[in-house]
Amino acid sequence: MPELPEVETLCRQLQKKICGRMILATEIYDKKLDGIKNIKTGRIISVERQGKTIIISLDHGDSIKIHLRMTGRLFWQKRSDIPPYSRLSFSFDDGRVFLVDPRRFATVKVERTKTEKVRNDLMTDFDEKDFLKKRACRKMNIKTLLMDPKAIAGIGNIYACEILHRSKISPFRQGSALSGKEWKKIFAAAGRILTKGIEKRGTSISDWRDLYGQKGENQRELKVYGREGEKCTMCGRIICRIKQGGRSTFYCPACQR
DNA sequence: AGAACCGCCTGCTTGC
DNA sequence: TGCAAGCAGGCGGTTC
Repeated sequence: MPELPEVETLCRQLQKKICGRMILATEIYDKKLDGIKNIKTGRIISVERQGKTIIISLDHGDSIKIHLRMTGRLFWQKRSDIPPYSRLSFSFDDGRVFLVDPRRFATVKVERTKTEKVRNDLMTDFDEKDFLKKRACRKMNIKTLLMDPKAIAGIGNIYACEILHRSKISPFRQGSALSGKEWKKIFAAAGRILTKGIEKRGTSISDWRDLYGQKGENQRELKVYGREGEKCTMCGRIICRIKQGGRSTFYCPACQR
């Protein structure tokens, strides 16, 4: 599933491919997305990422906000045929960008471009003081807290598990019970893991592919996610899988305290 | 206010 | 082999 590094990978590819160019037409193949059929054609002036949302800003002042959720993908294609599970396409003079999404969770919104800052994206703009004051004090377990998109944008299940393993912090700990030192460890681990994820062009553990259908390489870097029953690379104990808030958490019960 | 739970979706895996 | 049930989960919304 696309998380911050995957969306960043797509964003960089989109910047190269479509920034500065005209969207000639928009086609909608899924009734669920009919709400945006009044989208105006225009020239793309920027492609940015905010958390897991891709923001495509047009010269007439509207922005297209795409969230891929679970199985959404963006796919560049020169040919005119429509790939399976296509929900939407943007046409350019030499090809099209398709939103492909088997599960239909992806969302697309059109809004007037805003410049306000949210400041909850770890890799671009993060207000650490504000986070520690308003979010870190919650009683929610740290794993679920890391995945709260209002607290921190862009971290999903895979990277939350990896960050906690690298920080050696148990996923059961409450946010409010962590020391300042432990939070520092989490921020440092998050920075390294997300940077590595971007360098490796995302984690292709299930069906993630980039704009050109290429797999990422970061699945080889994963230490706990998807490794239930395998030995921990740090201590050799067996990695466990449990459920938190309805989602799988993978962790090492020996390393993570 | 915050924590917990629900609904949206459908391809894939598992069990009989 | 074939079919039904169960599972996967980001996140906005609802409920308590």
